[in-house]
Amino acid sequence: MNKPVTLKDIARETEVDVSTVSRALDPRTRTMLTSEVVDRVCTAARRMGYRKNHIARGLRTRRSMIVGMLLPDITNTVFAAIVRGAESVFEPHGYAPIIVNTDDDPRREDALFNVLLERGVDGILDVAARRENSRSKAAGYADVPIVTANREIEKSSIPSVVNDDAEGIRLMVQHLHDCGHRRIAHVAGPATTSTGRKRASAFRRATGELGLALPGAAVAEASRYDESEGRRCAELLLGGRFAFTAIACANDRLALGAIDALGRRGLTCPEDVSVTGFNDIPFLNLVPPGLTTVRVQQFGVGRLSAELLIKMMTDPGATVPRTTILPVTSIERGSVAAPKPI
Amino acid sequence: MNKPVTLKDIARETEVDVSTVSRALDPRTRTMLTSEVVDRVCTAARRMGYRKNHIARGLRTRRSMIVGMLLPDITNTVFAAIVRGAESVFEPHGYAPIIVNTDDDPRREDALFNVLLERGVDGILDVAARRENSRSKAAGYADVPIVTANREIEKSSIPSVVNDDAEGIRLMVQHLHDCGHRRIAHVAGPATTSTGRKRASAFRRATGELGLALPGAAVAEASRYDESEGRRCAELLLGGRFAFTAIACANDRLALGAIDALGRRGLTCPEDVSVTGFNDIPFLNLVPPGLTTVRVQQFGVGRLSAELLIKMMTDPGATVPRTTILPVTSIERGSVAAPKPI
DNA sequence: TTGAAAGCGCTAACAA
DNA sequence: TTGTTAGCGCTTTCAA
Repeated sequence: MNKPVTLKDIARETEVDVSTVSRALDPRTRTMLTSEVVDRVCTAARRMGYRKNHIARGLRTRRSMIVGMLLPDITNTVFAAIVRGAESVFEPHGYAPIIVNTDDDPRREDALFNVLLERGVDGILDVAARRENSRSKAAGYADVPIVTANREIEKSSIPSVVNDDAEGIRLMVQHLHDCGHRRIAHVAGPATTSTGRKRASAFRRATGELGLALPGAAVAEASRYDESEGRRCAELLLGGRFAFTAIACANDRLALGAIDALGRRGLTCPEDVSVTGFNDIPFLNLVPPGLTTVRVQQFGVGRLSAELLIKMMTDPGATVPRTTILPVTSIERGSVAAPKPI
Repeated sequence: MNKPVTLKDIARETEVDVSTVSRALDPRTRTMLTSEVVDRVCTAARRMGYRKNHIARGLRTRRSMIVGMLLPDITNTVFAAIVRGAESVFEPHGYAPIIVNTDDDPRREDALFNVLLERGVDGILDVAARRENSRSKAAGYADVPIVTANREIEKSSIPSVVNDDAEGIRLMVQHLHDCGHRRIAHVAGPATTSTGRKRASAFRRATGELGLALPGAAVAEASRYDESEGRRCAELLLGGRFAFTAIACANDRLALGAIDALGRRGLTCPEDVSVTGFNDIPFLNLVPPGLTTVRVQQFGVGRLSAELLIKMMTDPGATVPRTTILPVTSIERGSVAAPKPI
């Protein structure tokens, strides 16, 4: 391990003061120096293999140029896309992201949030927000700017960038209605997340506006956004008192699970039951019968939330929108058909 | 923004020296203090909401406790799984990962590698290695420990943790042979990656050992591991002089693309042509006809490579294995059948 | 067992 | 335009 070259080394070599070296190397302060000196210093720096030390700079400037990203699970492509979107703006601004996975476990979330603060992150992009804010996050908001992406925290002033959950569900319900469905069930997402609750209430509103019946047995709530929960909820609905011809699911993975459960009962989608999803995850188009779903702009959510966060980090007084809602579109594939004639 | 509590604040409060506070707060040096003092300091620290400052500590100890992870693309679940595996060992050891995406672009890789070094990372987990090492990485290896995961760098002493690429391909070729195939084509991965080259040469060896014909027209090389390249290569093979009954692909996405290209030609898999993949990515089981593939331990690759890196970071003199190869298994689904009788 | 003092590499206010 | 000086918050000798 060669020990790194420091400003002091360059100063000794070029026979100027370290502060002059520091100025020469910073494009913003470089202008106040003779171009001759700037030249000499930069040349020496390059020749000696100088690399700026972010740690030392951070201690002095009180800015680490590191942002924390709280994710439920990077393995989930929905969140990975948000990461790329955020990265596309962080990187050119010189910010590097530290990514941590909460697995939607409040305890992990709390612990990891503190880890990020100890790391001295300049801001936090929270993609793992739960509706109820964690105590430390509420407290930490005084210490560091936070923006939530994809989901939002209720009863807090933390800005969020989300997809139009309500409109997405409305599109699906409307589409099912257009195809002739009148008895539509809902597999809801976890009520601990804003997406789960928003989509469930949008479902109630949309069906209500269309004058459809909506008994309690028409909704089953998943505790996680995954296939096994989709399966469990679909079975619950199938065993219940509500005779439905379609299921609008709160996301694609729940829908995939639901279709599987249908199959195990000898029912096929869309012939016996129509199913819709949410998100339009990759490869979905290849899985029969082709899930009709809502396409969201995950990359855009990442990009916009990162831009917002940067604004908050660089200008503490800036006013930023409390909520930014991105438009969604409907993707029609093969999982929706007219209901079976009785 | 409340300004953070420092050791100095606690020292003033508890009327001891900052060095004593530092000792009291560190479990390793705590023992040399009176338990009364330790108590007093810890209580005060908790009460005042003290949070250790990693940046300041890092400057002093010359360890950032940050590791860099170079990935081709976090959006790809194969790599996301490696991240989770690595995280599962980094986190308990107190390391936080900075993740950057190279998109397999050598220029980005080089630039991002330097970004990581400037950040003062204690080590680098390189999941985006190309066969030919980049100049700066070769140089940087003197400054910081590096381990490659999933892929390896040729002609370098950088340790790697990889899957058994050769055995995986052998399993697929053997399986195709067992089903009666004698004319097998190969869609190879990019020769810039060790996986692409390893799998291609394993294909040549395996077919050779079985005494199968292998003209040049039996192999098409993809420039990226994605569906469109799989499609392009399959079309190339279909238009070539080699009449094959099966295609062994270097990974699942190439295979998916190949199956699609087959379909566009009016050929079906497996009736007309059998196809195999590599990796066993999520949701693959849901895509008809069910890709027969090689299951690899991506989480394990992440875990083991992280363990290796930690060993190198904490004990510079430690001898670590140059190459660690993880076993693979064969997953048989519906994409392989007996060849059509002529 | 504790304190005093130095310094990690850098930036920035102040002086010249 | 450049140098001087003083830290940022922490760890770690060395001394007591």
